[in-house]
Amino acid sequence: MGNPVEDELIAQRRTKLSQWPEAFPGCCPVRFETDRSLGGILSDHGQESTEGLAQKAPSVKTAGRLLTLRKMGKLAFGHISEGGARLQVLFERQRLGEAYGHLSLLDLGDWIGVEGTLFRTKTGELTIAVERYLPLQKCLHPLPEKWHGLSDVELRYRQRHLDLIVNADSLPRFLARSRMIASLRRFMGDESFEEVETPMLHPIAGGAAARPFVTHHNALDRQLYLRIAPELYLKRLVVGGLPRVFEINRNFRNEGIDTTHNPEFTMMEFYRAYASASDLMAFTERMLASVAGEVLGTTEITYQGRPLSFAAPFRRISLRPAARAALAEKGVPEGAWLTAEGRSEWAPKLGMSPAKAQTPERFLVEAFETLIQPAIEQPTFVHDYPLEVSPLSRRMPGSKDTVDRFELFVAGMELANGFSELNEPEDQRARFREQVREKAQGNDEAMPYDEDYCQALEYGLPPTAGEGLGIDRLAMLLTDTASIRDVVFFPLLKALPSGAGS
RNA sequence: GGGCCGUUAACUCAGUCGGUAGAGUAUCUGCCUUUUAAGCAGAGAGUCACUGGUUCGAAUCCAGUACGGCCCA
Repeated sequence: MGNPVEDELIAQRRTKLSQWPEAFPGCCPVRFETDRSLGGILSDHGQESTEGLAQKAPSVKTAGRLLTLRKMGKLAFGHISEGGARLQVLFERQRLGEAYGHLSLLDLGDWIGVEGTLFRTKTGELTIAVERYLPLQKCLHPLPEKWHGLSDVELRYRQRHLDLIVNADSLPRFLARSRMIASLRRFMGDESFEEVETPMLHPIAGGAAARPFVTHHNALDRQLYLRIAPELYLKRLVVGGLPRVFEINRNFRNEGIDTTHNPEFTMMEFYRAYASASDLMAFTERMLASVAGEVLGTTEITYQGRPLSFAAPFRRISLRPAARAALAEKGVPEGAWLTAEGRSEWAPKLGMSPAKAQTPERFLVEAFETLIQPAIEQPTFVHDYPLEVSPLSRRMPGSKDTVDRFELFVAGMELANGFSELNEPEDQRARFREQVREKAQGNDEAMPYDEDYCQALEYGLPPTAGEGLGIDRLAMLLTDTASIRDVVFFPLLKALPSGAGS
């Protein structure tokens, strides 16, 4: 605000608005009854022939935002738009009389209701020949350019409404995300999973390795955390007798922001009693094929120019052998990572973070994440995780140091993480103690000790497998979107300098 | 945290070798009954992101800051 030019444009629009009550009795009504949406008109009559329409002359009453207007003397064509649908409207002086002249009181962006009959123009475009129209609300700001749209990414994120109004690919992408989530819910419902909601304000931020946001409850005078995962609460529900539960909601991690990370992100987490991690791998294959099929009509998709297939089965690789092979390929002698000297020698050479590679097992995990993960294109399950990096996972039968856990990677991104749940309370206590020890040694992602959770486990968690699926990333994949900021309506951005912007 | 790039009219963008600013869209005025990036004629519209420096003179060169993007850690 405060810009002279924009103020002038806004002032013009305000002046026109002030003339509305006289020109349009009943304008800006509290309600406007349409008989169909623009999308409904297009699906009802979009295929109908010129002759068919001329015979029936269907009358419609609908509404939308006026996006273009081409005036030609005694006749004007425009387009109105709503919910991603767009329909041409024709205003004729002969038909509208005085109201035709009042078109000059409309601006691009105004909401209008229109009544008229459908026909096809000479060029075959479905069009409403308007008999009556009524302004519903003024748009006080000039809209971005009709041809290029709004290409300033910062403005698109800060003023998403503008992006949705003028960029033709924006709304369909979010609608696809919405259909994707609806499809997931349907799938889970069909599989007899119960949807639940667990707390987002946690006294202890557990269930994942991440740094939390800290907040404070005034009346209780108590420090709380925004949850980093719903995991420990969902498993309490399984203890309580809900054998199949899921939750689709937000998690918050106080970490960096990039094209695959937003500080708040949506995850679907689900738990299935009597099942193991390998059951969930098969389940995930079915789920993703089903969702891709419902949203896109196919399991074969293109992501950023590369083909991806969500057809089962997905590739499966074992973490440690894969990491060893990748290390051997880089010329790292077998076992060099078993000593601290070897690790600190090789980690930097391989572009790995030395801080994250401080034990032999962590070295292998870090090697996997650095050397292999970025190159994984097709959906791939990586399994056999070290116990050391999996404090909530159950051991593989007969193994001391390997847990029954997998992660799913697609296009270099971690899409899901699942495992057979550790259900031995004493073992869980020991694992938490180890986490506390790590935290004391400076690992700020190590988990806090959660005794309430351990006590819940003492009532008996049946054998259970659980999984978290990244919803934003799945939306990226299914909508061929490179940045998480384009599948989240309002991604977190830095604050503008005070006084700038509106 | 590091590197590179961007920021000029409401929007999309030009701006040469340093000489105080240009186009299209949108807006305003006029003409126009099947257009669709309608067309034709005319008009108005600028804190060149911000701060400082170099210079007779800076949108332009230099430094810093802010915000954004991409890549790396």
